[in-house]
Amino acid sequence: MIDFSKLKFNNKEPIYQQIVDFVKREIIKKNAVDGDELPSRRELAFILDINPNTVQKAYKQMEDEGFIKTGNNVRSVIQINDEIYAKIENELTVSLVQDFIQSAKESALSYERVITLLSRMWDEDKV
Amino acid sequence: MIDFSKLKFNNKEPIYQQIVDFVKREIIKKNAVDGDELPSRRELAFILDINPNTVQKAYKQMEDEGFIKTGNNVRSVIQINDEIYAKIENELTVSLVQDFIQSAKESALSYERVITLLSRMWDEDKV
DNA sequence: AAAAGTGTATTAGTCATATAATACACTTGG
DNA sequence: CCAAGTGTATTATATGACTAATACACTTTT
Repeated sequence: MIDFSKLKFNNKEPIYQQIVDFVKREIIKKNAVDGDELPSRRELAFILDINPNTVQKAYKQMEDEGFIKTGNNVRSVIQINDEIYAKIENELTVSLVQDFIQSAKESALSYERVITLLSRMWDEDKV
Repeated sequence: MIDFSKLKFNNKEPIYQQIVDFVKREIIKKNAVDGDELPSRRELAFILDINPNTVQKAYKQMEDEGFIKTGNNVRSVIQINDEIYAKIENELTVSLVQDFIQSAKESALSYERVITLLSRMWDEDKV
């Protein structure tokens, strides 16, 4: 069971999007596996202190992206195969790095500079 | 003189914000230096095919952030000192790396994995 | 059967963004 | 001088994203 109490919202992205991303990361971390049950819409809304429709929007998107399945009057369930898993992992790693590289290049950052900054900043706890 | 024709909008961020970011990157790349003149509000609006008020909003923010100066009935001018320059550079480099590190950690990416991905993907032209 | 808990749908309201249309005060160039 | 070009300000409108409030149909449980 995913522990949604660990989910803290920022105000940069839509709430429903942060929920989707959180579940994806839990999947990648193996904190959520195939068959795991998600809280009901109303239940999660209560836990996160948000509107049930916001949760519904998140669940709907996860359903559309294909990694949860919702039966009739049954709580949604994580449903992933190798393909979906690979797609999510790619999104959270390769695409993340790709976007970063693009941004860095737009700011004319050199590869060496990036590596230097990364090695220096990775273990700083202020991040 | 900054070549605004190179500025292509995406639809993820507000237009006025993309203008501000574009100017900042031009400053970091030394394509824009202290004293350089910006187009007038109406002129840039025509160049970018957007509303003059949107340009005004961008210019107003750059003025507030302190790296352009607008006299009376005179076109705005880039005005940067070492402090401002460092602030912008920090924003476009250190903060960029910081955000990336945070995202990577949230996805449980290891430092080694990140370095590997970076070295492999940096020179790929599809980015 | 009734109550409670599901997912779902509809409608409304709020907010940021973008655009539009003007208006004003000021400087500059002819 | 005066027309044209500056920056600036105000008001209005439209749109999309997001959230909220409510209602509905269905199943399960008591």
